[in-house]
Amino acid sequence: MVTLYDVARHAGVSTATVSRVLHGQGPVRDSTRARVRAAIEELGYVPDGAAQSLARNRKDVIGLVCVEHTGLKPNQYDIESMSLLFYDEVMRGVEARIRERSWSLLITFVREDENLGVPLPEDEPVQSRLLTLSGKVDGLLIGEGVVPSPVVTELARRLPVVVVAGDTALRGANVVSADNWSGAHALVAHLVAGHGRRRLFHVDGPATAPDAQTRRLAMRSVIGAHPGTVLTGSYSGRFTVHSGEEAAERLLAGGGTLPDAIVCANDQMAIGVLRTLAARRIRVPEEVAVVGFDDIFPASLCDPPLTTVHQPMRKIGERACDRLFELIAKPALRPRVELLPTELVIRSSCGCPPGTLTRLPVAPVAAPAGACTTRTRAAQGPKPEKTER
Amino acid sequence: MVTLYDVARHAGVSTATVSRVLHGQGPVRDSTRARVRAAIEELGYVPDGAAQSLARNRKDVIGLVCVEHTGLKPNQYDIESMSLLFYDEVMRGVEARIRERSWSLLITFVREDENLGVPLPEDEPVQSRLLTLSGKVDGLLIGEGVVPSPVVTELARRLPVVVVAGDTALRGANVVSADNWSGAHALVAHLVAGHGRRRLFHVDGPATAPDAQTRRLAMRSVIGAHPGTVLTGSYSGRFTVHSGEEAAERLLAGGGTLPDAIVCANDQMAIGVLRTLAARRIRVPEEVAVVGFDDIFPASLCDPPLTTVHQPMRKIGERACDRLFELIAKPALRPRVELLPTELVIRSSCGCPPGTLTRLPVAPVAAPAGACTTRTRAAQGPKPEKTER
DNA sequence: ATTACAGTTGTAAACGCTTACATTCGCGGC
DNA sequence: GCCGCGAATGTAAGCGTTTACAACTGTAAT
Repeated sequence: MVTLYDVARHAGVSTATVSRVLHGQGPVRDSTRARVRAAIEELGYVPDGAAQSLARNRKDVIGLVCVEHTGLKPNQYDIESMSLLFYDEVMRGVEARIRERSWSLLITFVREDENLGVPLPEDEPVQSRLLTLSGKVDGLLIGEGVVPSPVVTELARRLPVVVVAGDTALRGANVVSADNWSGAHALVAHLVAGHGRRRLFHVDGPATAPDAQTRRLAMRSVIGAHPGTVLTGSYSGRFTVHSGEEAAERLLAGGGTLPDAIVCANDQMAIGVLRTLAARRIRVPEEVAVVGFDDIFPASLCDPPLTTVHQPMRKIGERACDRLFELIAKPALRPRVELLPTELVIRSSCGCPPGTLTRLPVAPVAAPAGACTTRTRAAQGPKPEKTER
Repeated sequence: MVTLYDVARHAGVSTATVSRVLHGQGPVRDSTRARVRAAIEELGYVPDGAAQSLARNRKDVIGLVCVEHTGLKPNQYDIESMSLLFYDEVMRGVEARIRERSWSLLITFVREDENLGVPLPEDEPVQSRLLTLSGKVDGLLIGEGVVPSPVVTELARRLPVVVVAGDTALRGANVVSADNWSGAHALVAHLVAGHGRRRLFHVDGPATAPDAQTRRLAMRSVIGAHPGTVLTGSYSGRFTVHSGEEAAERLLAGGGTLPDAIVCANDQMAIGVLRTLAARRIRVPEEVAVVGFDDIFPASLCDPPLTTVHQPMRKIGERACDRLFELIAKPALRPRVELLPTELVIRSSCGCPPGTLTRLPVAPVAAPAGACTTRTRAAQGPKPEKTER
């Protein structure tokens, strides 16, 4: 291994000078610089990252903790695994920012139980893995819901941490996420005000999932604001296609008239609903509209193409990274929650004519006082409410 | 920051003892161990990664260099971006292995020109970025085609390097890839021997893309082995959906009878072909069969579902990582090319009945003497051949 | 010649950890 | 009580950088 000393000896200068040439700082005579450059070139010297980190007390590395979904069939893509794209997009946003600074990105996946939102009972190893990780980085980006919040809090005491994507109720944490509230609000308003759909059925996520909760509350807010609009029922699913199918089956089994629209907490479940409806020859959107959330890739491919809400994942990654850099520079900064605007993606499952594709930026909607936005929830931390049936 | 010294002082022992407790090595009296553990706990000590790396002369980090496709519309998934999933799957395979050892994964993306296979004219920054990276890791995994081969060679002189996925002609490099030859062979044999398709049209990739080349040669080999089978023509595309559409338009514009089958060098182009054919009301597979390669997610969704060849990306990641660990342990190991078996995924675009879904492991097929497999190409390095029109 | 000073370069002390080696401890056998 | 010995612990020298500070150089003003 070629070290700084080798270069210094070879160029007939001191290590300090070599270091100065290497970083272009401090005054160095041109002739010396040239000599050092030549020596570096000749010996093929590359500085050792570990030694640099130690000496500078700064690693120029940030860590990203992602979810890894379990229970996916290996070697086989399906709609569920498509949701992984979210994290991959976030990762690309983060990486872009990091590259601009010539830092590096350390990635770790944490497995999540199929029962979305519930981490496996292996907190201990997760915690120790993340602690080890924290010794190798200057700051940490943590995907939503991957890590139990006490662990996040613990980590945040130790080094700058930003929680990425999804919606979170972590007290005093730095969070960058999509504006779920406004997105869901715009989506349901489009159904209600735009298409006159009055009788809504809700395919909800798990009661404990914070983003499902936000979306649910936004839907209720729209319903409340439009007299004559009612929630005919709801089903609490697990964010999977299968859950969506089951939800639709339950709904149909109940008999009675169909609702005007089925609002799903994510696209996977909306796709499940569409499948069941198609199997029963129920026409969408003529007999009932269906909408999702997230704008995963298959949403554009299903029949009819799904109206949904797009989350700016890449941008979330970028902003989270920016925020993390801020925190690394000034660790004393007060925690902040940052919500990025979503896009309403109108296709035709909502009742718009076939072929429609409109992408509407969603302006932030202030949650009415008392409503539970991310921000206020983070501050007040109320219990998740019981899902009605 | 809490250091080892702080812990030692707090526990009333030497740093050596703390280190021993930390790593469970060397004899330590139980009472001492307990005292040290308590001190660690109390102070919330986490070892500094940089210092450890420096002292151990080993970083426990490996680097992964991926392609980043450019020119994709931000905030919007499309079929092209789906191909990204390949790298993401590779990454997960790698990460799984790394985690087993409690190492870490450092990720870097390198942009690739839209003109697939041709890196942007920014070799210099790429090279310097990778050199810097090489100072931070113990070994490097490099995605195929991302990095100009001289740079790979240079890096490999410096530290263990494994080239991942795709097909490569790098001299003396360690490579882990899919067995493109056997996969393409099985696919075309299925068309020819299984369905009696005789007149084939080829939608090829760029002449310079090594995996396209391998697949092309495998196809020719099947044609050669089946008298009466002919290549009616070919088109050299750029691996994009658009290329596929164009290929089909050219084919149709030529007039004359349709071929029996259109063999595409990847799924994206096959999807493009399907679209154009659908627009012209040409029925697949009744009038012409269409097959792809890669088994990207949308392949299962298109109409008719695409018969194609699946590459074991996750496994490739795992094996590449294993190989890298071997090399790190024994840097003198001779370079080796390892080809992983593919799967023939039979759906219905080849002529099999609607609803078919058969996944057939492809046994390695020895390339006939003189044929250009990865291995021999790597050794002989012939020029890419001219694409016929 | 002397001095002052800016421009260069060298010296050596960190940085936080590991580990070879030296030292001490405790204990059984003499 | 002393010796010997293995077990437990301590000492201190690295690991490859950075960087504060000291030391030197050469130039121009005195």
